[in-house]
Amino acid sequence: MPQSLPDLSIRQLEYLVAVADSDTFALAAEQVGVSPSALSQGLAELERRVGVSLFDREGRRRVLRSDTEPVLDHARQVVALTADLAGWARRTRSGDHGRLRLGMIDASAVQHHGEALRQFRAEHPELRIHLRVGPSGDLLRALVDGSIDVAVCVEPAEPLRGVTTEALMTEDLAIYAPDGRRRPGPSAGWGPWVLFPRGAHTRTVTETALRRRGVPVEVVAESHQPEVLCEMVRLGLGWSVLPVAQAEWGEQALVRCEILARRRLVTARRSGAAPHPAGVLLEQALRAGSTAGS
Amino acid sequence: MPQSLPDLSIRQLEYLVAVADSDTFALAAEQVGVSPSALSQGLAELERRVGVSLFDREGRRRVLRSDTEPVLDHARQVVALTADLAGWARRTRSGDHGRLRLGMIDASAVQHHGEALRQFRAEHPELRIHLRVGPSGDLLRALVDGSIDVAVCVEPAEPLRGVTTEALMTEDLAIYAPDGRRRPGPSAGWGPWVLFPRGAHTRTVTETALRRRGVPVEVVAESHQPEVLCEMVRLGLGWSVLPVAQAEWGEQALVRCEILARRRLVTARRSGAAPHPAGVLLEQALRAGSTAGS
DNA sequence: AGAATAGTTCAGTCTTGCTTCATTAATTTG
DNA sequence: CAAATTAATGAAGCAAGACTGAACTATTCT
Repeated sequence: MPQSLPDLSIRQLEYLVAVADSDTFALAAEQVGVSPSALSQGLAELERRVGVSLFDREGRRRVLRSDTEPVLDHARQVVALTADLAGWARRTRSGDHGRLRLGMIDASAVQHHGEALRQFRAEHPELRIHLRVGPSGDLLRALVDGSIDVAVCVEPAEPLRGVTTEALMTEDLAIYAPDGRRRPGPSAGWGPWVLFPRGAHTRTVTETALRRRGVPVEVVAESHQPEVLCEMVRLGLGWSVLPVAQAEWGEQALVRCEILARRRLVTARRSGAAPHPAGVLLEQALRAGSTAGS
Repeated sequence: MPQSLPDLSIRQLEYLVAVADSDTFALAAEQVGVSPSALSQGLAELERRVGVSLFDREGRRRVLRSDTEPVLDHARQVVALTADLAGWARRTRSGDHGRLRLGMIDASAVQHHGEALRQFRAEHPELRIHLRVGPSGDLLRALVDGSIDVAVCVEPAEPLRGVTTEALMTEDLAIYAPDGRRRPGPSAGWGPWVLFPRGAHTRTVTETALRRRGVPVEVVAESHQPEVLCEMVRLGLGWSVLPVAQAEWGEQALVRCEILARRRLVTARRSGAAPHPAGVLLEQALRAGSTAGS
């Protein structure tokens, strides 16, 4: 095996192909967009590197020798491969292509970014999007273990190692009382509560806010599903704290008592990972299409 | 079509392959024989040119992203193709390969270079050699019209357009008398003559030399074949002037009277043509193996 | 012969790639 | 936990390479 390969450049191979396809060097030079001088020198360099002479003189012109087909074939092949690669890169860069594994919390997937997501899919039909909807904690775990590429979730209380986040939007969490009252009354009378499960990011935000107000937090039911929590409130099981976009969504919207707190939604990526091109585009789309926020 | 392709170099693609096949950049750098810094910068440049990020961070090391197979495949493919090309070039350069159409005058093919030619064939078994033996004039015509690549012939009286020659050897032409005498006697008594045909290069040399000595040149027989001329001398038909190597070759060698002149044998190529690699080697072999000369 | 054409060579400039040395950051060790 | 080690990157300097415009050579056209 020849230990070191000749360091041919795509440029030189393009020159060769151009010369093979053109009548004169000058035309070939124009075709590749350089001066005839550059073409001549480039081909001389190519010849030197391959180590085999490629041209015969014919009067004042130079013509490819008949026995250099192997070189010309090689040049055409490599140029074609490179064109393919360039196409792949362009598609990849534009996010039109490949696979994007996306994680979203339900509020994002449905209330806030459903429309933006639908539109993004329509604009990138060749992009295979795998959407996984779940609680923020699950999504972040999936992110760090590499099973999704980008996530939209509630901002973690403290920065998570291996994950970088970027603020996306802020949304209000409101108190909803079982009797549909508009004024919550003295906070001593609130509760009991129907909340997101222990460990859920929004549960943490909620509990912190309630405690700060001196409200005892007695929890009588838990669910990750806001619809379930809503229904429990309607059934009179207890009070709840929910994102307004979810609690007041659809036919059977709840009536809010009072804004209790806010939660921040962020986009999250693995720290080390190069940004997924389609992921970057999607984040932009989400920012542009966020329906609420502040 | 992407109008301008990224100007990737083989070097950069080798870097990528090396990195894919090594655990660390440092090992990969060693493998391709550059400093880690050069490798790092080269890969960064490659990334920039392709326009797609290729690596993820993993602690303090960088690893190829899973979705860059297309790039890696491209790199492997192009590197492999280039290795093939390098192999082809090496074979071509070494003359081990391809076709060489060779023209020789009979004295060269048989007396002077027969052995060298046999040996050259043995050393380059893959090289297809087409040998054409004929008078110098025929060979030179064949050379200019492209039907042979290189010729060994008598030096033309004046340089021939489109042909470049290089001296190979000089050989003596001697006078041979029909009665086998060693001393030619007064030149007025020489002849009549049995010579190469009009127009043959050696005929020209011979006639010029005889005329300079004031010898009348009466020709009674002609042939391109030296054996035929020898036989005519033996039969007493006339005197001849022949290359000593041919006249005194084999069983029935003639006895020379006197050296009359010399002729120069040359190797000849088309002026425009790039030197045929195998042809160059053969010329070297002939020079090394010339049995006579001065 | 003179003009036009194809290609090369040359000189100058700018870019690229490599090496060495220094630096950052993650990991291991005492 | 600080110090040492290791992986990779960054900066400065230098040599090689690539491009342009102009001068030049050789060939062809008129």
